[in-house]
Amino acid sequence: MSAHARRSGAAATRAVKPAECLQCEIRHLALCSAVDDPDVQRLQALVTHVWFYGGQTISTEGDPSEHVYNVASGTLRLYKLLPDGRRQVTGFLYPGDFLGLASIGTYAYSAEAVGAVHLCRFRSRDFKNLCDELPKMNSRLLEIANDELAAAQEQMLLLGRKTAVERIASFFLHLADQNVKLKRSPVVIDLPMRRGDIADYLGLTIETVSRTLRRLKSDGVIALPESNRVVLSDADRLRELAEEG
Amino acid sequence: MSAHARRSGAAATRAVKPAECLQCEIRHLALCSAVDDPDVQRLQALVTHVWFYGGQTISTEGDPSEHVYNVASGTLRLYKLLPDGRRQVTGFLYPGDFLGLASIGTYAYSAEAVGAVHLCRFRSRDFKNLCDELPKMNSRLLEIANDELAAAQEQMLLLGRKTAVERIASFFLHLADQNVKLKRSPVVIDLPMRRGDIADYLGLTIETVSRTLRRLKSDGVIALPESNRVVLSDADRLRELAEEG
DNA sequence: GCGAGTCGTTGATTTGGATCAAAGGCGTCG
DNA sequence: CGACGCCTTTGATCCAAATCAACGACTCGC
Repeated sequence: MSAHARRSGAAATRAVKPAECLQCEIRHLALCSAVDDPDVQRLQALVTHVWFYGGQTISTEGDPSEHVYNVASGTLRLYKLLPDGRRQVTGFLYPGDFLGLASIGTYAYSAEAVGAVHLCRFRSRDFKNLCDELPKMNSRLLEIANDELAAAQEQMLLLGRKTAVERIASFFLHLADQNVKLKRSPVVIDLPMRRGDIADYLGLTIETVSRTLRRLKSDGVIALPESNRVVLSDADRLRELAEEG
Repeated sequence: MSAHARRSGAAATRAVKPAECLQCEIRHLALCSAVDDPDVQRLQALVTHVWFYGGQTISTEGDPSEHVYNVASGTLRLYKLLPDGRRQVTGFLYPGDFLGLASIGTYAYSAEAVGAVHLCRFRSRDFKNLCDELPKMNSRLLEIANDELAAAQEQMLLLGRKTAVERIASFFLHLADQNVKLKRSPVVIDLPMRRGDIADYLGLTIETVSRTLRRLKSDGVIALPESNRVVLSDADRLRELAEEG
């Protein structure tokens, strides 16, 4: 693809023949795990596969919500803005995650692709109708909402009461858990997002993130073989630093 | 009741003959608005009315969740603790609000009565069974979860990126909205919670809350006729200070 | 190869809110 | 009543993280 296309927000999607949902590798992680094979095929009938490049906007806070998505691959950042431009990243979505819980009305936050992402897209109305027919879908959605709520409360604790070191340590432990879920290494962690994303997620500045990483590195708690790869050399120490139960 | 009983955590509840659910004044605000009169009576068959005094614990983070509740009157604070005692109040519950969304497994946070409260209690299992029978209940729960999620994201923005004045201003506007919902004055606001609760909700200290109130007062934006009553003298200015869209 | 742009790091300085300290209200109870 | 305890306010000081300011590493297009 051209550099122009990469920057453009216009041609945001292109559809190609999807892999069958039944063979989907992350089905067990996603919403789709809620229903049996016949019903997955009903889902598949409604899906459009779309791809975005890094930096492209998937949805904007306040816009009417026309679609819901499953993340098939890549990472999304969700964020809210203040009128003067201050940004709070409210979360990152990884493969298997669902975007569009508050699917009635308007999006509560904006969503952007961190790097290249592949999404399974559904029209909100179709999706809603299907949910009404398949009660298991609704309970699964409730389950997802509850998980997100618990995560949000944990994040409030972090933002309201934790120090910079504790925030960074908690963040890495959270990423490690995420990696386990995706059957990746719990020790070597790729950071798809930029420093600014991490800062805006943890309620810090880029400089504080950078300095805190340096301290953790010089203390031998982590290693930074590349600027977007962390190795958790001493996970126990990291857990202590995160001040978690 | 004796002062002893007021302090004790032991005799936390007592049951008395409840008002009929069909006549409940806050039914339109609560979960119960989801179902028709016949089904409300099925709910009523499962309910136990319980009362708590200020400071009493309703549920504790990490404990198995045996009950879910509707707030009939009074205010609850929900909070999480760090091992060293730092506290983050993740939210307050007002009449009509539901406690126990993550009703499967363990409570994600602790809940305490701010003042005297009256709760409608259900056994989690009974409640779950009823939800499975009444699809409208499940969609209503999902709706509630979505609302809470949106509120949590708003709170993350506040905790991660707003200044002390902005936090206090946002908090008062939020209380004003709550008051409108409960058909109370949008201008004269009672604060059932202590300064410490407000501080732990907004990620500040008691002293900063107090000083910020003084500044808002001397700027003529609010009045404080009593220490737990605020009058929003200049709501427009308050909205500006809150930095909201 | 080279200038421009982006990102991350590092250093110097500032500052908003925390911490430390003390003194007023106000209700309770002996 | 008056002493005690609890909460809130206010003042003085401190500090963690923000801000301001360079600089180095990398990429991209020309």
